[in-house]
Amino acid sequence: MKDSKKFKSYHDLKQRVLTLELSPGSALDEVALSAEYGLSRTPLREVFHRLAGEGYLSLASNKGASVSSMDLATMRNFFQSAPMIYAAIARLACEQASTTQINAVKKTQARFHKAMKASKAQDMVVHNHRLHEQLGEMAASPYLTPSLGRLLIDHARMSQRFYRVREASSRQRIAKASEQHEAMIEAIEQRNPAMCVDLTMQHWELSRREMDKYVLPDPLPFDIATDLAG
Amino acid sequence: MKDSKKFKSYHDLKQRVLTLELSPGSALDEVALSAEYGLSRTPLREVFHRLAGEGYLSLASNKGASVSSMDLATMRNFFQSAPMIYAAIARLACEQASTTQINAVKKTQARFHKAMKASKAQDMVVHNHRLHEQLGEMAASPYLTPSLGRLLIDHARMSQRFYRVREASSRQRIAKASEQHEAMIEAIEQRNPAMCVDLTMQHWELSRREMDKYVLPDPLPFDIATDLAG
DNA sequence: GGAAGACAAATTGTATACATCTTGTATATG
DNA sequence: CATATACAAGATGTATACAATTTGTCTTCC
Repeated sequence: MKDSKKFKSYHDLKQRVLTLELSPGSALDEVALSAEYGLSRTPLREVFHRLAGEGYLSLASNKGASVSSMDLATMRNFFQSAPMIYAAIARLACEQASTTQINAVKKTQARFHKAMKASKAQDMVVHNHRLHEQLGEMAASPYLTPSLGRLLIDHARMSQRFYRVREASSRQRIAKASEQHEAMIEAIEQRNPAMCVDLTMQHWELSRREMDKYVLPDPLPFDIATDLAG
Repeated sequence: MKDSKKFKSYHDLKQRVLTLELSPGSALDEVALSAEYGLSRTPLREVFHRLAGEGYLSLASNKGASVSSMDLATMRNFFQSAPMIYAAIARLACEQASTTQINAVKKTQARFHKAMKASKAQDMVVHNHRLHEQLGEMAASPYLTPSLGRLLIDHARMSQRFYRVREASSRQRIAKASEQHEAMIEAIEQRNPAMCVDLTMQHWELSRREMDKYVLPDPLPFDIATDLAG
């Protein structure tokens, strides 16, 4: 498509949020970013509004855009809501997935596996996120995908807070997750909703066990921290 | 707030979509609407993007904004997803509602009741929608409210397709719904999640029984209909 | 008569200039 | 010295002009 610039900025901002390159709560500079992407503020602001609608950014009147924050209150809701939505999506995906979609998700899983082998943390995050987004697309439910989207954003961001390439336990857990992805895809191909939901819950548990040990609110802004120290 | 114009256009467009004044699938005219609301295309387009993010509108590249459509495929998903989300929201609302929020929802229920007594169909739609939105706010889950929002949009639009002021059965059903609202609010005040979920499911069933008889895809555009007739 | 192509009108997308609002800082004042 | 106020710098919001794309219509040619 000819939107390349607008479209590119949209995707790039998404990735920056997911990979924590833009940290939760931080403000976005319209002028700087529009210069960086080579377009004017007008279309960039439209991208901001779109990303805000999808939960990546927050907009405040006369204060511009900032990256959606992750505080303790929302984390609680995350652990309450995620299993329900993930399970529902898994069931629907099983019932409705087309062969085209199944092939697409296989490609993403291959990319994820490759990133894992290469220990490329950022690529792993992006491809894992995309894979689960694709499962959402299979479910084809305009009523559930918005919530899934919100969950996946924070899931991606949280998972990076404790992943360490050097630790064997982290690497082992990712390898297990990759196997689960493949089993889930197979369950979808076989149209076995019960199995797909079961695998999804196992996948969730694997992730949850690590996360709930580490959940922390956003760190204090740097200037406050130095004030306290000084 | 000083945003009156932008804010007003945002809310007015929402209402027009919910009340079917803007029919599903129809295109929105940027210049006409910006003239009507007394602002330029730039901020109006930002409103479009925001409303698209919340599911009221759809945006297509180089084709502008149109009202979100309601086709048969999405209707199926609606009936699959609604009970799960509504129940989850009810439970969370019960656990987390503040007294301020409870008072606010009581006011909305009073307005709904008044609209019912006056047989003002449009006001009923708007206040019923707002009431359920407020239950969503009580649940305070950024992960579930986006899906709830989608469901409420189509629920509001569908409910108007078969409501008839003159029919006693319709009036009776609404009266019952109003009683259920009050019972739900009481259950929330008493912090009784089990009862609140139960009432919510009854409320859903009351609505569903009528809806699934009537569900139809969007009617053909008028010009096609006349072409066929001529 | 019908299909293909070219042109014109209308609509959408983008850039720039201007207006408004926020915020930090400096100065005055108690 | 602390607080309040005024002003200036920076950032956000809006309007308008212009560019690009789509769409409808008219002509031309088979």
